[in-house]
Amino acid sequence: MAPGVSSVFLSTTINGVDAKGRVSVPAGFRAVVRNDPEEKIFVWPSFEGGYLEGGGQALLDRYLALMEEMDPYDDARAAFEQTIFGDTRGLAFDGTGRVSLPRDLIDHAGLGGKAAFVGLGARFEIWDPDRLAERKASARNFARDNKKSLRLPPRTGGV
Amino acid sequence: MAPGVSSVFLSTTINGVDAKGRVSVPAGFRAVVRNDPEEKIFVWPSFEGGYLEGGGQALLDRYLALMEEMDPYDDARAAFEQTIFGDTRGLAFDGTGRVSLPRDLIDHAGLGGKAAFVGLGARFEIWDPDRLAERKASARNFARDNKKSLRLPPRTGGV
DNA sequence: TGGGATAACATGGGATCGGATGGGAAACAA
DNA sequence: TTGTTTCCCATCCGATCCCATGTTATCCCA
Repeated sequence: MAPGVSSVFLSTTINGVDAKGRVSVPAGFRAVVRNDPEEKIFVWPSFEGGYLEGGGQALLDRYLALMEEMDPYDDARAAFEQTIFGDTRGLAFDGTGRVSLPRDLIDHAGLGGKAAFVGLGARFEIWDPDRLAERKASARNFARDNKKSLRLPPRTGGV
Repeated sequence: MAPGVSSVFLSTTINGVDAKGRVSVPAGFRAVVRNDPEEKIFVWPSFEGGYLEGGGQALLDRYLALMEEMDPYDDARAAFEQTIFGDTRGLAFDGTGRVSLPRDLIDHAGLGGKAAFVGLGARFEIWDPDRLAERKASARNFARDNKKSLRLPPRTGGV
C-alpha cells in the first residue's frame, strides 16, 4: 500500500453504543491501525472539553517521545503525563471490530446511545452527536466572523 | 527498544488493599513486566509527595545508567541513590497477581483500603484515591492553561 | 442501466473466560 | 508458642468471545 493513502483517520461516522458500552470502530479507522504491533486504539478524555481523543500506536509513541524530551522534574511534564497517560485506555477490537468503552469515558463524552468518530488525520475524536453539532455550529460562526484573517477564498462551499 | 511497544503503563485503576496489605496489580501492568528477567515490580516512596513510584526492570536499569553517568562524588548522586534505591522494594506477584505492600510504603502513601495505580508510560505511581483526585484536578487545570507548550504536530510525517 | 447476487459492515444476545477479592491453611520468624 | 507472611482454593463479577441477524454498499451480468 502506498504510504499515506489510508494511513490517516478521515471523515465522520456515527455508530451506536450498546448497553455494554460496545461501539463499532469505523472500518476505515480500523484499517489505519491494522499493522500496529498491538492492534488497538488508544483513547483518553480531552482535557479541553466533553469529548474523547484517540489514535493509534504511532500517536501514542509521539506523545511518549514528547514527554521524554521534557525535563524529568518539570511540573508541566508531570501534569501532562498525569492528564494524558493517566487516563488513556488501550482498547482492543473484538471479532467484529468493536471496542467497549469504559463507563468513565462514556460519561466524560456524554455519550447516549450514539458516538461520532471524527477523523482528524493522525488522530481522531469521539463525540456525542448533539455536542458535535453544537461545536460545528460555533466553529462555523467563528470562521464566518473571522474569515478575513483566515484568508478563505470567496465562494467556496468548503468544509 | 522501540518507544512504547505495548510495554508502557497506561490508564488509572483502583484496586482494594486488604487487611494483609495485599493489592492486585492491574492485569495490564503485569503484562508490561511479564518478560522481565525477574517478574516483579519495583516500588519506592516518592520524595516529592505522599505517593509511591514504581516500574519494571527496564525503569530500574535506566535509573542505574543515569547514576553511572553522574560523578561518583557528586552530592546529588549520593542523595538520589540513597533516596531512590535505598527505599526501593522489589515486589513479586502471588498466584493471582497480587503484591503485598510493606507497611511503611502504605503509610507513606496514606493508603486506606484502596490504591490507585496510575500508568505514566515508562513508570507508574500508586496513590490514595482521595489524594489523587486533588492532584488530578490541579494537573488538569495546569495542562489546560499550558497546552500551547505541548507542541503537537497535527499530522503524521508522510501524507 | 437496472436488478439481483454477494460481500462487507454494523448490531444484538448468550456463553465463556479471566481478573479481582476473601478466607483459611501452611511456612516462617521472633 | 505467637504473630506474620506466603501459598492455595473458592467465589463473584465484569469483560471478552462467539454465533446469529439485519442493513448497506459493491459487484456482475443480462
